[in-house]
Amino acid sequence: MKHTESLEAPDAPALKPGRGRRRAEDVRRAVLAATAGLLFAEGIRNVTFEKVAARAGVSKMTLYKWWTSPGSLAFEAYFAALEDALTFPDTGDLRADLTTQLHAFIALLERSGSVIAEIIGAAQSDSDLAFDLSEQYVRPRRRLAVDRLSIAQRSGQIREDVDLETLVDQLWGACYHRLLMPAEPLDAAFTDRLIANLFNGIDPRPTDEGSHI
Amino acid sequence: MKHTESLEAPDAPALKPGRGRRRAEDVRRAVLAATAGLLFAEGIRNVTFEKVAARAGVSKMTLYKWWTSPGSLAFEAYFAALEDALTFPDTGDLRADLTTQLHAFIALLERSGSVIAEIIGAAQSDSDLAFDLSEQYVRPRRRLAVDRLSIAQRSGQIREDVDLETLVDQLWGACYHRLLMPAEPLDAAFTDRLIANLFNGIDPRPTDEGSHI
Amino acid sequence: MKHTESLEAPDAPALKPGRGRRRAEDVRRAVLAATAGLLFAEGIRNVTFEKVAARAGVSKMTLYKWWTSPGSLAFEAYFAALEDALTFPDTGDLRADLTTQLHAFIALLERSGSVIAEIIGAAQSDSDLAFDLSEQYVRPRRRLAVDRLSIAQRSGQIREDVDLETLVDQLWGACYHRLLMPAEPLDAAFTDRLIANLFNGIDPRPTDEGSHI
Amino acid sequence: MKHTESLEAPDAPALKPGRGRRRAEDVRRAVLAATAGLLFAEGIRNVTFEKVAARAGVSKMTLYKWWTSPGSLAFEAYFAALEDALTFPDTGDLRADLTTQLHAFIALLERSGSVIAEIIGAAQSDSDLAFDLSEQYVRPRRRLAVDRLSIAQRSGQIREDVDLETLVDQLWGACYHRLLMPAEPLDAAFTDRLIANLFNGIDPRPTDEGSHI
DNA sequence: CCCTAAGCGAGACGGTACGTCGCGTCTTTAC
DNA sequence: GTAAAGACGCGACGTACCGTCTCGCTTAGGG
Repeated sequence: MKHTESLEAPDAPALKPGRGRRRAEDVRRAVLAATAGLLFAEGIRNVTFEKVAARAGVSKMTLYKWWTSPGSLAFEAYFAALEDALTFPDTGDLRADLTTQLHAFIALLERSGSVIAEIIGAAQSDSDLAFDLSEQYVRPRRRLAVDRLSIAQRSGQIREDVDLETLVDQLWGACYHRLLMPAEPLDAAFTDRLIANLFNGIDPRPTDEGSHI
Repeated sequence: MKHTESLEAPDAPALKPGRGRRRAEDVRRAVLAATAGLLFAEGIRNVTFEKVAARAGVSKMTLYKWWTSPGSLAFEAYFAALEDALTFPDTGDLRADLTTQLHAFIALLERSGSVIAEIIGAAQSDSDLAFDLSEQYVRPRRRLAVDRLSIAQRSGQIREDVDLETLVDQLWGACYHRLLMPAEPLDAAFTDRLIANLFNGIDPRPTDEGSHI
Repeated sequence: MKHTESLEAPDAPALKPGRGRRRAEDVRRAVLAATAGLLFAEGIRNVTFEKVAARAGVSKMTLYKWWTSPGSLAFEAYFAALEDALTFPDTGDLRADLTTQLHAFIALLERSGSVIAEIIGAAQSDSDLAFDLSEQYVRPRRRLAVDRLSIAQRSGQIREDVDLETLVDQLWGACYHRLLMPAEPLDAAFTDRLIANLFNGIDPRPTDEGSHI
Repeated sequence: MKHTESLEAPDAPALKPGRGRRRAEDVRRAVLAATAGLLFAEGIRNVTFEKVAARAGVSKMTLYKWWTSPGSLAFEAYFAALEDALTFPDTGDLRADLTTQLHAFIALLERSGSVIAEIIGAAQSDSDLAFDLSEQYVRPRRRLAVDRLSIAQRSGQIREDVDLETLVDQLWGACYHRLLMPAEPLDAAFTDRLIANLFNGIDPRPTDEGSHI
């Protein structure tokens, strides 16, 4: 999608109230539907402006006008289709909430992990997609997680000197690692071990207050 | 590369001693050199059989004969060019050795991180490349790490109940996360925090022996 | 142009006395100017409603309203720009007058022959343009010529049994032949030979009164 | 067609006996057949690389490789389809032979005049086609005619001072004029009048030996 | 020492996708 | 009210790459 439009408010016009004809919303929906169909059935390699145009009964020009690359289109279609609102629970017990959230995350990846993986993969050589992915997926989600962790830190459930951003990489990042570079199983038990390692530490003779830093 | 050939022994002929002309080793070298040139200069999207053939003065047929996809070719060329033997130090002090190794890893990523990222990205929708990547990159490196961690665990530097594979995802996996889904800086200080979090734990009131598991 | 408007009176409004009348004439001039610019600079292939609209600051709808095809528009713009009134002299001496007229014609073709050629060429597969061309160019000019020849025939300067329309094709038509299917030079000397051939005949032993017919 | 290949000898390879695969002759035939089909059924405007490729089951790249423009392709297909060898009779009687030839020419134009007209029209803004048309149609045919006229001139059937090239424009050129800029009928009687005007002259009081020149 | 078979260059070819341009229609808003 | 601005389907343009397929040159064995 063009960067002027946000994923969170896809109905927000963000168009100058100039004279010409307005963007047809049904066209947008048809495109996203066709794209999602291709994406889930045949993979992101087959999400091609040519095929989407043919399936949606839409002109290629229209696609080029509103989306910068097939990857960007696939990305937007993915979220329009799933609307995977990963809410973050807050029961007061951080460890329990993390467990809940990571289990839900694993469940999501089981359903559509390969599609997410393909989108992240495509972003590695599609800077437009990389931008969208960062702004509308990576950063918002990190923010949600850091916010929850921040509350826990303030209430004394996480040590003061722990960098919360780093923690995100050691929980969700570890999951993405197993998704993108598969070798070991990616399941709920794995996330439990991630949490345990961090809460308990791995050192049998814990030092006082991280003297190594 | 075709799976019948191993990366480790690229000079092994493995050809039936039939009559005809032998495989020209200089052809292979020219191809890998041309590929590496394209890969580092223009990204994996421009590593194309057509361009490689033109640059290396080689027929497309030859490429199809020896490599299954442009991605596989790029992958092989990357390692032929870098030969990035990430040795694992063993001074007896695990935490020091991990720090050393991760700092070296970060330094490597600073040089060629974008190329690695592109290769991993391409593997998400190229199963041939995914296979090669798994067999010749992901698994061997995990094995090296787990071996070193195993020694440490046996010598009492890691608690008995810690799963070492999980640890790999929380150290190197966290780095790959920042590489592939960039949002926060990926530097040596980050790896120090990764280590600290795991060695010290994040809980200000550590429980006894991971009662949550 | 739409057939309701005449070439001969391009300044005649012929517009309904509605409100926007004066403005419409501005638009027409801007369009014709932009079209002529494109036509002479880039050839008739680049006279496109899209480009004319952009250059003239005019909506495409306006163009479609007043002209049936880019070819028709180019045709009208050509004459609006040149106003090449080919007057026919009548000094009483037919042969001298024909020489004068054909020399002037050649001079005109030297200036804008390629544009005329392109317009005639386009008319071969644009029936709207073909209609306009016939009604507003071919037939009027033939009529002018035949009228002058008719006077000469009545005054005994052309044999009674000569078909004047045929003569037009052997004078001006021969010139168009060299314009449209170039092989030999198209110059004043050529037109002199055209005239001489017809006035003198080519037969060294002229028959009596065209017995072959 | 590319200028390296001649129309007269379409089977002449004219290809360097280099190493690669040879040009498939059946592909060429399929293309020309499909093109001719389109050309005669729908006009030259519908001879499009896209449609020809689809009809002939041929890749667009192949068309671009061997033909410079749709117009050039149409031109070659026209002659491959018609092979309209306009032979020039020589019975010794020039006037009779010209009549025979021009009647045959008119008959040809009745069949495929509109296609020829479209090709000549397209050549006005397609310099590649213009080149082919000149080299393989206009000039060879002028040469045939001039050759026949030359024989007649040497045998005393045409006055010494008559320029034969000019004569061509006044006979066949006049016919093309009526074809391309239609206003009066183009039939056998017209060609008879063309001949009569030139043989008899139009002047009721013929001057001695073209004194005007 | 030649003969034979494989390796390999060159490159034609059918596809599919790319990104752009023009046509003709339709809609919305501003002057 | 008219016409600008412009979205849109359609179809053609010309290019790039993919994967397959001949050719014919080159080069090593084996006879």
